[in-house]
Amino acid sequence: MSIDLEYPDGSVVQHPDGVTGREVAESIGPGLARAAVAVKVDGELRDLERPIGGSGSFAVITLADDDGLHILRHSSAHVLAQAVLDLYPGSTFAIGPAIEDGFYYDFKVDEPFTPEDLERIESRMKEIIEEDQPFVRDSVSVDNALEIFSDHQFKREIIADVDPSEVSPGEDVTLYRNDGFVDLCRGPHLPSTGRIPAVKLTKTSGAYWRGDQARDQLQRVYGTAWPSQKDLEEYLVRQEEAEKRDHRKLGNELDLFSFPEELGPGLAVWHPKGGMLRKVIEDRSRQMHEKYGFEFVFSPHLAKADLWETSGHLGYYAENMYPGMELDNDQEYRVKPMNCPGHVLIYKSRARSYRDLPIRLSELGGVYRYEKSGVVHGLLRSRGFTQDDSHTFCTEDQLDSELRMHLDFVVAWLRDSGFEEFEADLSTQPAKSVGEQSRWDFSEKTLGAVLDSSGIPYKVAEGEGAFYGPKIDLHVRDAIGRRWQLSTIQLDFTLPERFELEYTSADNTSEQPYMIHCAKAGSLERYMGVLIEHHAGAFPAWMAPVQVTIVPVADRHIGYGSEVRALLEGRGLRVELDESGDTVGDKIRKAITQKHPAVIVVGDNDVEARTVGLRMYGEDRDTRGVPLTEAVDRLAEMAEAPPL
RNA sequence: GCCGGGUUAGCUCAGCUGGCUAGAGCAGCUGAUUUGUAAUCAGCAGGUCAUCGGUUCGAGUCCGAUACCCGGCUCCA
Repeated sequence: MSIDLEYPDGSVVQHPDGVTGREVAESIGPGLARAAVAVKVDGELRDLERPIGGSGSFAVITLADDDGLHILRHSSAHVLAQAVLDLYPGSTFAIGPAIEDGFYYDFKVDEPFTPEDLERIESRMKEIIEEDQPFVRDSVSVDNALEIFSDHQFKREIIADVDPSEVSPGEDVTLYRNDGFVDLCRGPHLPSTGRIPAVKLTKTSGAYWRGDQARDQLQRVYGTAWPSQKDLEEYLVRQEEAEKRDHRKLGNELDLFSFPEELGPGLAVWHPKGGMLRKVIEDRSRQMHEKYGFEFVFSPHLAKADLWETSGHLGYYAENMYPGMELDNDQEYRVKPMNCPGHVLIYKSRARSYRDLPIRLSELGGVYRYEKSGVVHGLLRSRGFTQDDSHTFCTEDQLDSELRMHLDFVVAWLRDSGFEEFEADLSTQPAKSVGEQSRWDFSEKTLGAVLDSSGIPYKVAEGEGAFYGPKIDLHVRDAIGRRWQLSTIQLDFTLPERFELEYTSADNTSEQPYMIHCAKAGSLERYMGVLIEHHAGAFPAWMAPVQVTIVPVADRHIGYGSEVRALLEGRGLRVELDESGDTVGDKIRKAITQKHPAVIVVGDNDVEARTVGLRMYGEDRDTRGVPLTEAVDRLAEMAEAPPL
């Protein structure tokens, strides 16, 4: 008896039945066998020591593979649990998966972990790794497993929840043992604990059992694990990089905005530099909306509670709305969390004909949402923000072209801001939904077709749509690879129904329009937060609040500096002239620290020859003696926004 | 909302186990310096140690509450 294994290079090699992954790896080469942590047979990962079940595709997994990293981190989580159970008698453990860049494990302990605990646990983990304990796979019956984990309530709950139809007979529950430690686990694992090259615990936090607020609050320990100490260090450097980009830190350093305690959590004030950035973004938004055929409307920040009753917000969204205020004749008013009802009322302000459609209404609308106290996070999650919102009303026939236009628009918008990588989610009808089925079907089909022809990679998120309609969400990757959800294009079947929107068709019948919500940036404030992090505060010149700083070498050059400034301002540039008594080096340093795109230095030679010294952000050398007219042209070109 | 950590000058941070008038750098102000590409020198000023309450002979330091911030969880129709 023998089996045929197809290697990644396409060759097919015969092996005896019952051969293990390790034996196959050894047959290929001793180096590979040493690096191997698991094997993948027909897409299924298996421990190295397990016999390979049968013929099929075969690959050796090492720590260089994503699968290998996942196994490394999963095994690290086991060692973490082992260390905690060792050090804290009476503690019990819940779940501990591998996550991006690391792993975590949830525990129930008497006292929450302190930073010192973390050090203790990490030391114990290193001892376990030092001892190089083999991970041994085992499988037992459900009853047997319940017995083994008699002291561990969460494990028992997991076992009890296992769907018997999903496990093959005789392998009811798989376990992994190393030394005295045993955990419930599907595997696979590293051959032994000694195969963890670099591990570090990073933080602790609270977490609910099964993510349910009503259940036990557990202590979560996060860690990270890498194929080498060097990889770990690089990861830590990357973390530091990300910290340096933190928009809250840069917002303060570049004097863009602040969150004064007096205002209340999640409420920002924009300082002049941030205000200029906002103005640039808002102007751009309005130009783009105009280009794509949107009209501008305005709606108030307050409206009668009845309106929110009709729209359904008080039914579905009240938790996130500020409490009502009683005004004239006990009339209750609410602060708006969304712009849609206002725009709907504009649609309803007169009878509409099919000839009027599509109607595209847009507004940079300020909204207020009551975010729970623990979730506010700088500009990325605040309680007051501005949506670059639009609502489009159209006929069924127009839906395809409207959706195409909306998608083109958001992609152009994101590209102009400096994002290059996009991914989309197409979220479809959830289990509980409202609206006619035919509308759901038609809209989902249309959204899919629009995405297909856009060339944007996307995945279908089955059942992830809102109850009122399917949607496309657009994600971007930032400069350091993080994924942000920004734009959204959503169909809404409930508002036209609730507000009884209609138009008269060519056949003189009354029809309900399709309604498309679309936010390009989402929240402008959040968008600016993301931009700050993406560009690390060094904005593209067209966005930068200050585009050029002029540094006179000595006071006698201020006159010429003013002349240069006037020329640049005449070309629409935002310019600062540094008239302080600081040294040239200091003035340049200040401009660079503030990440201004260009610095101009003017001294005696320049006044004489009508030239300037030019230094661009990010370049550590300067060009002297650039003719003034040429410099002005170059800077004006630099500061040009992308073509509309 | 929940768990944990934090809050000392405008900013970044020292301040040991409770013990004289709470320190530094940067920023600010004043003066000198007039400088050619990432920090000129000197002086001055600046803090109810988040707030309120408690323990103590004595609290920045210990305890409690509140506010706000941070990391997660939950939430984000």
